[in-house]
Amino acid sequence: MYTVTSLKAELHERGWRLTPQRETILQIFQNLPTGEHLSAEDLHVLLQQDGDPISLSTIYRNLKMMSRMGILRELELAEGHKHYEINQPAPYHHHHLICVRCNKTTEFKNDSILKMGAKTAQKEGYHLLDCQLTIHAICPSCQRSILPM
Amino acid sequence: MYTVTSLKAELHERGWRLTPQRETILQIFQNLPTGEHLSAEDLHVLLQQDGDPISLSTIYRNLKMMSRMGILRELELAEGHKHYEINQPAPYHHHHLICVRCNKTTEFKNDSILKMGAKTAQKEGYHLLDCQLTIHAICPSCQRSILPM
DNA sequence: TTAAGTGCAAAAACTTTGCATATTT
DNA sequence: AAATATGCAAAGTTTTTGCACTTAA
Repeated sequence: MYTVTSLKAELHERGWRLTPQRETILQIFQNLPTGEHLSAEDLHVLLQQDGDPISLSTIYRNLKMMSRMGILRELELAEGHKHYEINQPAPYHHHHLICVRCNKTTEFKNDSILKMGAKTAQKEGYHLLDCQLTIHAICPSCQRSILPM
Repeated sequence: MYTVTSLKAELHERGWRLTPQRETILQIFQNLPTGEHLSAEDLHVLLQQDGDPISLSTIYRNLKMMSRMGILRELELAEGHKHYEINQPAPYHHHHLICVRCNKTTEFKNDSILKMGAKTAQKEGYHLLDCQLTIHAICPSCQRSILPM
């Protein structure tokens, strides 16, 4: 799990810097309840409400950077834009089941999937950052509904 | 695997229609080599080149519809927009390994993942449409490179 | 001190929508 | 004939970028 100190060290390794904005963003995600995820816009609004605003462009730049470092996971759920959450190892690591009709999103755990993903990455010589199984399906309630699509 | 006939039947079931545009789009994806995927824009250009143009809005509407029917898979690769491919069962079913630095995308197969996904969906009473494991990682060549990010 | 990062505003990229017309059933 | 689908143009959403200024190291 990332701490401000380990983030700082890893940034310095690459010639980058620890800014108050990066520290704030890391803390927000670390304190987010498991299973919650934020979009760039969500984070922007949240920070404004907290009286600690960060510009949207900085948010976008840092969300991308932290995903590419493996600190955050970039989730493509059903809302039409990306969501982010902290990237945790087993046993906190999880996957998503999404209803394509009502967009209901459920988490589920399955540690053998992470193991398989790690094995696949290793076999190809890749350095693993994240591994997520996304299931698109129709939930029980939408199966019963007679609404179109 | 979908044929024009089965597509027609399934559309009719829901009060929808088989149009030449839908038939064309289905055929394009059926004839696409395994592992190739198209964005809405790719498909638009391809159809224009073939002298059989379809408007972008119709393309967007039908890609979404066919994904929600389980005919196509919606892929979130590294390009910043969705790509689509035909949704095939095992043993053609596959997953994606993506380098977050150079965006190189590799397919891999693992039928037990599809089985696990199916089991998860079933356990929750969901009707499965698609199930994809996406691995974000850094490829061997980018690990060696000294370029930033 | 100097290279990296931020904020702002503008632009770019992608996707959806309203509406008149055309088409499937 | 009636309802769905298409094409066009316009609008909406999300994300990126250029640049002057600021700041971490």
